[in-house]
Amino acid sequence: MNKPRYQRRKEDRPQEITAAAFEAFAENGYAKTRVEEVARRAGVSKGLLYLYFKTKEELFKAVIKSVVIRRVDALIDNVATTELSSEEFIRGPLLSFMKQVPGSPVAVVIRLLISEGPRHPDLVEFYYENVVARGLGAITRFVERGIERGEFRHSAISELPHLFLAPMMLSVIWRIIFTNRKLDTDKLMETQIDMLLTQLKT
Amino acid sequence: MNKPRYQRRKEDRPQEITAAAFEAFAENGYAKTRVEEVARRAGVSKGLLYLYFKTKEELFKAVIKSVVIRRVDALIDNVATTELSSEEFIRGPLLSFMKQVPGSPVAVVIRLLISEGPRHPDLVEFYYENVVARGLGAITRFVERGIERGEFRHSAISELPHLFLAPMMLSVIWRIIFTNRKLDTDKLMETQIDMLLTQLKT
Amino acid sequence: MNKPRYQRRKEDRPQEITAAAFEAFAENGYAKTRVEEVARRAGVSKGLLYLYFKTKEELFKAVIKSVVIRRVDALIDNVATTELSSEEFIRGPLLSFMKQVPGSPVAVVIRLLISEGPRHPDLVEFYYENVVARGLGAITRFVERGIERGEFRHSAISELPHLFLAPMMLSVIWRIIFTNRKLDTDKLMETQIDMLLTQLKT
Amino acid sequence: MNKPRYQRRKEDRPQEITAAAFEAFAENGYAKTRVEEVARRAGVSKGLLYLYFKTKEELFKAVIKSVVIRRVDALIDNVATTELSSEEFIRGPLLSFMKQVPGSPVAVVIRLLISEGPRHPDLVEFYYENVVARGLGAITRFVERGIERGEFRHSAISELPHLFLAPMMLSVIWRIIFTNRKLDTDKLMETQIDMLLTQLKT
DNA sequence: GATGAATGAGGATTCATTCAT
DNA sequence: TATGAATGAATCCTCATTCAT
Repeated sequence: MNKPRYQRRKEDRPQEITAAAFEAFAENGYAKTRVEEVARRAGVSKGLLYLYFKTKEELFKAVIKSVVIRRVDALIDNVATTELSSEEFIRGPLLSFMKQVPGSPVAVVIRLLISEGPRHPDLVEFYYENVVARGLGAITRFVERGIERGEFRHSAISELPHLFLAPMMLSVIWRIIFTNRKLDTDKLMETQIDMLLTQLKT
Repeated sequence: MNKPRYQRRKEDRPQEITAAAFEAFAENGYAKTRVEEVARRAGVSKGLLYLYFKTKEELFKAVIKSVVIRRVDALIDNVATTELSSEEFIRGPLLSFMKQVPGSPVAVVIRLLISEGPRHPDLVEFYYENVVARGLGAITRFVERGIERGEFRHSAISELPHLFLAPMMLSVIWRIIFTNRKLDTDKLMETQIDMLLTQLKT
Repeated sequence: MNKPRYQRRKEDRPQEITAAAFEAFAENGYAKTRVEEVARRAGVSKGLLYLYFKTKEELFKAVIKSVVIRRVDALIDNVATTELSSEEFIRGPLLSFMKQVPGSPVAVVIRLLISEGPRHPDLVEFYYENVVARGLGAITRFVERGIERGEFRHSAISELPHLFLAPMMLSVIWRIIFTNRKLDTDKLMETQIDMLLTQLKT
Repeated sequence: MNKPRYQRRKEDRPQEITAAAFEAFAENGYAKTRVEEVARRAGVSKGLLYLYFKTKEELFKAVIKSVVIRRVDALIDNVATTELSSEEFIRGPLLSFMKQVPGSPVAVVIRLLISEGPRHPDLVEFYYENVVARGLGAITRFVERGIERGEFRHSAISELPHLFLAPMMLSVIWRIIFTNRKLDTDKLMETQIDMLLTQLKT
């Protein structure tokens, strides 16, 4: 009578588990999350979880990687293929992307990397290569393209793409720590972009 | 010849223990630090540590507060009494202060708050009131003073003191996570300050 | 050849553990019994014990309740259904029951309640409701039935069923404290019963 | 201005400490009482306490002995020298003594002996010799004297002086365990005495 | 493949006892 | 003497990981 719960396919399992683990880690952090809790959220047994992930740490790494991989490619592709002018791209897709970061899984990953990164150099390396380097590279290339096209002039900024991301970073941290203190993170990022573009164009 | 098994130094113990705990937490984070390890570093027994701090959590809070309390007052006092012009102050003492933050205990505190803050609202509140609110307030007042004096014009920036701190924040996080990736954090902050002052003065 | 490292016996474990705990508590009392010792006696690991009982105190309560529940019902049922005269019942089943109490688990429970009861009001309440109140009630009803049937006359005794139990109680305490001092506890109880029946019948 | 606290004399110290320990043990039992708590109640330092009592156990034994020694002699002396008839003595001084036991330090001692006795055979022996044997002996001698004087007849009771004490014992236990359940312990003891005397005189 | 019962090393905390002052 | 800071063995409890079923 009670129809059997939808029979998940084997190949979905790892993703379901990392998704459950992501939620749990997001709520409680790595140390305070019990493997049993992850299994429960994923609707599988502890034993099965260990069939896919040898240790809690391996699960942790898989979580970070899965979030990272899913998120970054879209933006990067965008950069390469867009037909927008540099300013249009920066004010449009880039700004939009940054605005949603503080409320996205990326913010959680940042929190986890800050807590656990020092003990996982390989994970940090992975994150750097796949997210940070590519993100900074994309911004750099965009600025350079703007210069080549005569949209922007040379300036110290073109070698400090980090400045585009700094308010986003502050917003992420703010949201993590001060969950109940208001901060207009959108305004913050918009103002920074305005300022950077003013500098680049003057 | 026969050195005593221990010394009675009631006055100094709490500081010695929080100092040792700070080091240990800085290296390994809260969860991975064993109370015994803290005691060892402080050169005392586990039992003595529990004489001064009822639990590991209370020790943690004491560590955070002791770092915070010792650090902030200097800058804040400076703000109130300086005779420098707004620009001079910002380019001088404020910038200097910010430059040393990523390598200072404050960076460690930030890391710990990101990891453990969500489970310690009172600590977050304490940090907000004593550091963040005062720091942002000081910057705001400085900008306003500059406006009153005719040094600066009105701009969106005067309501977003966070923009002064954003590169510092990014630098802190960068150092925590990417210990072995170079980043010229001084340049980053200088450039941001340049940009902000340009905007404020134009 | 290679015997399994352990057996899965979910059904039996709780009983085995409470039985082992009963033995350990009987020998050493609550405070002096280590959880590890209970686990050892039960042939399980500490961890498993904590799977079934959240804390040592909960285990303690379970032990008390398990002993109590198993023991009392038999006598009480007997009271309700017996066809013996009041005197026959008192001299027969009731006396037999009382005689075996000092050497039974009930004596251990009494010892544990005396030691730990003051810190476990709920346990005391449970014991009162399930053992003491029912036991006293049964005796009272028996005496009243004797009066109704004309076997007994009215007397102060009919409102003090405790007098039937007093020598049993003294015997229990005697055995707990003076393990190596002889006392003819059977004779003690028989004599008391004789005396009470003489009074009731005269 | 604040006059120095009355300067206790050295010779009073041990008694003050055992008195404080008695209170603490009475409230919390042996295991749950901290030595520091005893010292605090006695108004001395832990160090000083250890000057008088080598260990917590030795303190415990001293407490038991001090209570016992102070209490028993009065009654025993009374027995030897009284000019009352046997019945008068039993209904008078003996009954009065028994009535106050459940609310007296002796009840506490009984509780402590039940909890800790099994691990302190010497203490049990001391208690048996000084209290139980003498108490039972006194009752026995009184009954025998009654028989010699023709007040009482021979009966099984004369060899079971415990029957005089059984309701007192039950009352003690009742008060320890069921602190908030009423029981007319006086009536209980009076009725038992009535019953015993009736048997002895008939 | 799945499950979750079972393990046991690890870590926080307590408290009787010692001993420098 | 007198103090109470300091010690460290003892013990409860947790949780990642294993493995019988």
